[in-house]
This record gives sequence, structure tokens and C-alpha cells, in this order.
Amino acid sequence: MPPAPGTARDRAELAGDVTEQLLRVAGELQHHIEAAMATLGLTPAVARALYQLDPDRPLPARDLAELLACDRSNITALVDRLERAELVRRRVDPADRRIKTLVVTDAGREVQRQMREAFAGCDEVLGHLSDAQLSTLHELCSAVLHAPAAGQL
Amino acid sequence: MPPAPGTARDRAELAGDVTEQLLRVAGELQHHIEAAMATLGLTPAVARALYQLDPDRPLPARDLAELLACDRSNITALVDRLERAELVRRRVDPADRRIKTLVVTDAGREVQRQMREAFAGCDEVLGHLSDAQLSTLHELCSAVLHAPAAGQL
DNA sequence: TATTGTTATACTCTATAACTATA
DNA sequence: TATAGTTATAGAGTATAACAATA
Repeated sequence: MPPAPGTARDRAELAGDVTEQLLRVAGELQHHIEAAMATLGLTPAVARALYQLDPDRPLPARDLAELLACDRSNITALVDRLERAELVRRRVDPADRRIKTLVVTDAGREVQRQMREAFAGCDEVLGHLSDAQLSTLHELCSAVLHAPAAGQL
Repeated sequence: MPPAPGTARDRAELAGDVTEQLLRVAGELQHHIEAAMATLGLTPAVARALYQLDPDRPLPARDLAELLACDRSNITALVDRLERAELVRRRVDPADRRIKTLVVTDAGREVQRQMREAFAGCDEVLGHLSDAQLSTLHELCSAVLHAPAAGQL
């Protein structure tokens, strides 16, 4: 049954429009970020992996897969490349020798710093917004992310 | 030279934070959309291609490549699949026989309608926002998209 | 000569399934 | 037997270069 005019129907259409536009903005931001990552010699997936690692808390590969929302089997090649670039080292966990924890090297920390700079550089894309608008956008995104998942109500 | 504290430095950091969050929101929306496209039997790239086509204005393959911001060579396989699903037909342009225009079939129009419904269904992801917040988000995205490209100033 | 669509090819990203070594 | 990481493999997505047909 179609909802009453002027209420849920319009609401859903507005949500659709917002979704389209937000995905377009995200596309521009991502393009900007990926270009910056390329100059650091990182492919998008490798960059995302490194970005998730906390230099102060070595992480089992299994947990990185969960953070990246991908299968364990993908982590191997990703970490292979990070290790070859000497940004990350694998270390066997002495307490459970099945586990390999991922340790960020000093070089890795430096690249992570440059990655954060790249994110800040997205100011170019968002530069048209005032500080107040930027803060509002921040709040709205937070509201979406911290909402209880609607699918579970 | 580092900018004065309390000004550009904070601005860039805020932009970085907003970028991270906006990309996370976009990820959730995209996940939602791609699941819906899968139920329609469309992979993400094929869905995006169909979504760009105007049923009332057949488009040369070359122009579709531009809309999708990808190389011409990719269009062939995409349209192959759309044609096999009978959602799109290739038609040789009589005025310039090098060109093949892409015509959306009636079945294609119906799938496009379902795609628009899928976007509206993202209300589930954004459901925590009030109507006013949703409108504000709409305005902010528009402001970013319609801004003169900062890189060209 | 230049352009359109196509083909061949290669690389990235991701998923599934089977394997190993530990537990 | 269950788990962590790995390997093999396959498909999607995208880029570059070379090609045929047409202009």
C-alpha cells in the first residue's frame, strides 16, 4: 500500500536523492584520497589496511579482516605487500603460535601520518563549505553512524 | 610553513574527520544499494551503467564511458551483459555508422524504476535523521557538488 | 588521418574452498 | 575437532595498447 501523500512517500524520495548526492560527494573524496595514496605507492586496498593498524597495539591478521569487512584469505597478499614495503612486520604470537600479529614499523607510522594529511587535504574538495557547514556535516554523519541499526528494530 | 593555530590547521583536521565519516556513511549506503542490485541480478558496475541511461535519449557508448568516468573499452562487456539481459539494445547510428547508441528496453525501464526504489530504501540507513536534518544534508551535499572546483582557482 | 567500438591483456580486489600448522 | 593463516582459483572491475570499420 502506498503511504499517504506528503509523508512517507516524500520522505523516501528525499532519502533517495540524498543517497545519490552523498555517494557522488564520496566519489570525489575517494578519488582525491586514492590519488594521494598512489603518490605514496599504495593501492587503495593496501592503504585501507595500513590505515586500520594501530602502531601501539599489534593486531592479529584475523582481526584486520574483520575491521576491513573482508575474508581472511585476502589479508595475506595485502600484508605481503606492506611487509615488502617494510611498513608492517608479521610477528608470531608466542602465546598462540597460530596467530600472526601485525606490527607497524617506524616507516609505516610515517606513511600513516602522510595518509592523515591526505585526508586533511580533502579540504580542497569541501573547501566551498564554511566552517559552520563543515561542523554540521560532521554532526549529521555522526548521527547516521551512531544510529541503532534500523534493520534490527 | 605551518598555519597559525586555531585557523587553517584545525580547519584541515576537521575536513579530514568529515571526510573519514562521510566515506563511512557512503560505505553503508553503497552496501545497501549493492545488495538491492544483486537481487535484481545486476553487479554494481552493470547497475551504474544502466542507471546512467536515459530511456528517452539513446546515448552513444562513448558518452556512457564519459558519464561513468572510465575507459571506452570497458563499456563493451558492460553493454554485452545488459543486452543479454534484454535491458538495453545496441543500435547503429544511421548518421554515423561508427557509433552505436544504447537504447533502454521496456524491461530496462522497469529495472530502472526498481533501482530508484532501492535508493529510496536507503531511508533505512538514514532513518535516524529527522526530515529537517535530511534536508540539511541534501543542501550541504549540493553545495559541495556545485562548488567551483577548488583545484582550478 | 581521426574516431568508434572492439579485442587482447594485465593488474587489483574480493570470495570460496581446500590445505597446514597449531591448539 | 576447531582455529589462524595460507594457497589456489575464479569472477568483477578497470586500464593500456592494438585493431577493424567508418568518417
